[in-house]
Amino acid sequence: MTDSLPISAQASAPYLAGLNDSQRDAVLATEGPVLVLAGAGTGKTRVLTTRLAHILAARRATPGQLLAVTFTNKAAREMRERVEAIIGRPTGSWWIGTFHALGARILRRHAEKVGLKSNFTILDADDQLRLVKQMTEGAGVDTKRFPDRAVLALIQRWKDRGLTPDRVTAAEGGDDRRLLAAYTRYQDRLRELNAADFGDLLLHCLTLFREAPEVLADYQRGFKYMLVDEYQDTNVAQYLWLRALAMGHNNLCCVGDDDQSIYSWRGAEIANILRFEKDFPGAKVIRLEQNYRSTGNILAAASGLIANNGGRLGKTLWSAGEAGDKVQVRGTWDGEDEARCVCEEIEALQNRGVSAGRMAILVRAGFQTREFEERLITVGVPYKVIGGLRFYERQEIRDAIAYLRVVAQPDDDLAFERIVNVPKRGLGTAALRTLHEAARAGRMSLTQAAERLLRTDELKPKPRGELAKLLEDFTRWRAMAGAERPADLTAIVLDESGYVEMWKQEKSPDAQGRVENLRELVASLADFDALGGFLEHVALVMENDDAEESEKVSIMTLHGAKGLEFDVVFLPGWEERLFPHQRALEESGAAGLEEERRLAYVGLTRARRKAYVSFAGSRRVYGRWEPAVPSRFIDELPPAHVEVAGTPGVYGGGAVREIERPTGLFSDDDAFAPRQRRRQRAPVIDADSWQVTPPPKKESRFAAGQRIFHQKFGYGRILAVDGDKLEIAFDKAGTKKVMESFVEAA
DNA sequence: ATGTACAAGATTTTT
DNA sequence: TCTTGTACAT
Repeated sequence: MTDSLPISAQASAPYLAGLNDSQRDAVLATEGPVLVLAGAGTGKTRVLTTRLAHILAARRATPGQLLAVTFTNKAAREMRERVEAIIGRPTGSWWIGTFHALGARILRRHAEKVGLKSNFTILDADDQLRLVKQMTEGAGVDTKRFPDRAVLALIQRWKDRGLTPDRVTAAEGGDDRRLLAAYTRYQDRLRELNAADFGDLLLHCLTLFREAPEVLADYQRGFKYMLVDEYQDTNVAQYLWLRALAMGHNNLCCVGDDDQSIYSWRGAEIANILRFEKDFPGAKVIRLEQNYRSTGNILAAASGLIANNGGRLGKTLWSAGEAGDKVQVRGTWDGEDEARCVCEEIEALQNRGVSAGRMAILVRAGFQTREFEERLITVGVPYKVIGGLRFYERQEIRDAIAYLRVVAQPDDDLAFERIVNVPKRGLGTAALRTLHEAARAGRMSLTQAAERLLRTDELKPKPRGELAKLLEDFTRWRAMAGAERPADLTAIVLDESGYVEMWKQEKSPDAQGRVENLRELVASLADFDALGGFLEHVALVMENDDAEESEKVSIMTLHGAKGLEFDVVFLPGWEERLFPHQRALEESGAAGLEEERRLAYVGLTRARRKAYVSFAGSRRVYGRWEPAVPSRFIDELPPAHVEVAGTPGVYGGGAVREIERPTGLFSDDDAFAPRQRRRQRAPVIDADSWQVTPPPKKESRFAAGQRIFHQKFGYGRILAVDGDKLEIAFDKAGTKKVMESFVEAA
């Protein structure tokens, strides 16, 4: 196979089998810029991986000449695996990865050109916030009007737009001198700490490309082909980064769907995809419009909804499959009632053989998961919340990592500060202040300042002794770092520092879990030979440990659901103010509404066979009962593809738009709470096409009176046993009915 | 240095 | 409602 291989011969390659014409075009259009406008469920990722494999199989480029960019590590991993499967050999260290991971890689090679050392630390969100706090204090920022979080958000926004402090214009918010000063100081401080935040991984690259043209030219020559997934989610910095790199060979292939751009709030620029053809003259635009995922009614409902948005590139999705069931819309009394309805439907589907792993509940905001969790626990349906606190974001894990960071880099002040008094060593605010003052006066790190302070009597005897001991510990651990493997070293550090002991002594219900998490951390370190490599992994790769059993109902936010698909999708909470979210409307007006609508579109198009939309008549918002109004998005669903659940007549047999909005008050019980009739409605499902897995029956291993422990509710005593359901009086959470599988003996 | 009491604020989130 | 943070007392 050579470059001169005729297209027809290439097209007969086995990995192209099963692609439709436009997919094949997208794979084979190998020279010049390509934009693949791919709708939901059209197999865009498949196209991208096949294209990557094709370029390699046809020997148009060697592995090192390819750059494939994704947004998440998960996507990168999947792409890597699929390409390996196609070409039948491992990809090794090819350049397949996230923007940030690839940016970090380039930056490490040339760190000194932007004022960093190549072993710079990558900060997490918590470190960033603490740093901003220090900066705003000095700069005299009005913290009432601009809380630290807001300042950090602003700094991140500047970074997302590729703006270093000297490039922030008045129009970008740089007219506030104090905020700009805070940003400048923040960046200076990062350099002092030899640290970079996530934004810097790209921002410093841009500076590097600008100030060292020879470096840029090198990479431009190197990357013969570049591929980008989810292009609609790129921010300005990422766009500039890509454009700079692609300038050499001009073989940039971007895949994206303007209708699925849902990240503008974190800097994504939908304009990037809209003006691709202007940016890359002569670009070939290929549309993928055949949807392979959803049944006809779901696709039509989603398409009808998104048609309400202006400024689209416009695609007409179609499906060759069956029409399937209509999208079900249901009004419920309140949030609890809604959760009950959804869970009943889940149970009904399970009884018809739909396994839990094929169903998902997609919510607008994180707090909505609670009601569903509680209900699912009560009825005993296994579930998993995806995207809550990730493993490496948990407090105990971050503390442990802070210890490791100080071992690896004595001058990592942020990490040192985090653990200096954890567990409590009597080194509180006063001692820390003294340390800070000494560090500032001597222009040195906290560790260095601490060493110097120990030789004076500025600290009282007790804190002085503790500090001396801590420093000795670190010196000893550092000496071990060469000989011990990272996993063993970590176990030693966690033990000798008293950190594990601290959690063992703690009485709260989750303390036990935290100790286990620490153990898990040590286990996960087994794969690493060097501490530095692990710390980079933690900062950048943060794998979501969702490898656990898949036979669970997934609960996640709509944002978290992008790129996934399920047979059955529940979309609760379609109410004005919640969805579209009031904040989105207040902050971004019409544009915000359109993004919310895209979010609704993403939600609906996750469903292969069944989609259930629901809303509640009233909902508790921060403890207050607030009347809720059905979302305007419900009105926008085309009636022909929607089926209204509940009492016929109330909704006029499917005319959802007859619901008056906004009303505000719901005096008529019946209108929103078809409670009594709910059970009579059997879901209409083509049973043949579902895999049948009969629900297992269980016998209880518990007896009344027994003490137990529950992951979520803590300790309690069993009052009654009913099959596999237990009634338990919890010490803290009150009396609840839970499934025994969630409970262990205390 | 640590504990208590009360006010304020409470999306979406990857890296 | 519930969590988090800050002011003040111990």
